[in-house]
Amino acid sequence: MSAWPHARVELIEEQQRLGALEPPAWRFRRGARVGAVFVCFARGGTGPGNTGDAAWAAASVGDEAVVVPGRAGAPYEAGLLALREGTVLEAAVRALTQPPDVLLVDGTGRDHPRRAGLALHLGGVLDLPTVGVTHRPLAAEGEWPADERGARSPLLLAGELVGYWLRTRAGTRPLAAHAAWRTDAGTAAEAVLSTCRARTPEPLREARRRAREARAAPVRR
DNA sequence: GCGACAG
DNA sequence: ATCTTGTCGC
Repeated sequence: MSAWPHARVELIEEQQRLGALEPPAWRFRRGARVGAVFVCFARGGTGPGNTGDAAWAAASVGDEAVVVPGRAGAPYEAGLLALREGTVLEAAVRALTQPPDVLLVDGTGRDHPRRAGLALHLGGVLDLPTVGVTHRPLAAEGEWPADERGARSPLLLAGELVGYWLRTRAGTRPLAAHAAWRTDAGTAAEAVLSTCRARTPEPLREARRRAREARAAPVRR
């Protein structure tokens, strides 16, 4: 239904539009249902992949998890992740019986050349608050926080606080928690930390596990 | 021109 | 994201 752009120029225009919007802020509350979505692709070499690569996207919230098959819309390209993953990620979240209150997405949000990374874009399409989670920032910069669970330090992009380096567990690399659709950096950090036992938030771990499990299944169609 | 560059 | 062995630590 929703139109994920298939052309680079169209995505860029959509990102400019989304990045300029100011949707109402959503605040994290204890007890909020935090879900996540994750996509993996067919094995077969390193690099950016290709259009049409087999994909499996999983969405997870609470006790429910769903997996949908799909295809990559494009090769990976920094700043244009939505071309590759948007369609299949949306399908997975829509397959959930009940959507979460806030969705964790593997990608940035405000930390983006046009202030509209995949996490923000997906939230806009789904009309769902989102938070981005990545191993490192895309365009923002910031020093690492202390090596102590919960420690955070600002990720700044042209003076804007777009996220936090967040130490989700002592002794491990911090994660980047990104402000995205209807969320600010503080809310992003709270949502991520509230669901962290291991370094990676539990809903994201579960979605990742389910997606890879589906990819490994003997029967594919 | 060269390197960097979410997943 | 994916390709990959061993290795260090709790």
